[in-house]
Amino acid sequence: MVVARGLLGKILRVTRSGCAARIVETEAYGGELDRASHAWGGRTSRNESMFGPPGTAYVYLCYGIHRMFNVVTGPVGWPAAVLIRGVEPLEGVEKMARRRGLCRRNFRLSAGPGSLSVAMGIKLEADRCDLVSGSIRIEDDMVRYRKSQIEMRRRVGVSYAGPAARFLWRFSLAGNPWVSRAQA
DNA sequence: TCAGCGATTAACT
DNA sequence: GTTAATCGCTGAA
Repeated sequence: MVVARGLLGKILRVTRSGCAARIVETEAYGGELDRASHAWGGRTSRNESMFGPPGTAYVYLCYGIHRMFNVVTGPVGWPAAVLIRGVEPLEGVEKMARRRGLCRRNFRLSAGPGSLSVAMGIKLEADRCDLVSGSIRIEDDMVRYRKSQIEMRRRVGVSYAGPAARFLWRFSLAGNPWVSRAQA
């Protein structure tokens, strides 16, 4: 959870596609207590990488079409990850727009977990990738945000999770247009 | 081998 | 705000 907030403002760089973007929206998925997490119900081959060491990637294909990019945060054996839901394009914007087939100024270019993965060129092979020295990495440019600039909301698309669905584990930068459209 | 499912998205009322 | 589309992966037979 703390990590999720700390990831806001960090730079996500995909060396392979020559793209970089600032993370503006994240969502935390924490461990075995969180029914919304993929890890709920035990360890399977699908969420295996979620149990891995922190600082690695967990990429998962959802609905057969959308790739979700997560950052594993928990220690080995403890399944915790942060889903990147929105980024603000910094470099390689032309490529992103072309991949998405949209105008470069369109805010939908990289808002939303599925969309941003397409835009950034994140592929399933990136699963388990080392985010410090791998082809996809997180960079810290020392930008920090005040508490008042960070919004906390309920998570999206996990209403089936019962009580866990009410956790305020979704973080975003207030007023940033690249944050995916707000939902109740 | 096969039926079921989903951390979404886009289009429509 | 609501609803349908969509397809590779998961888990059990």
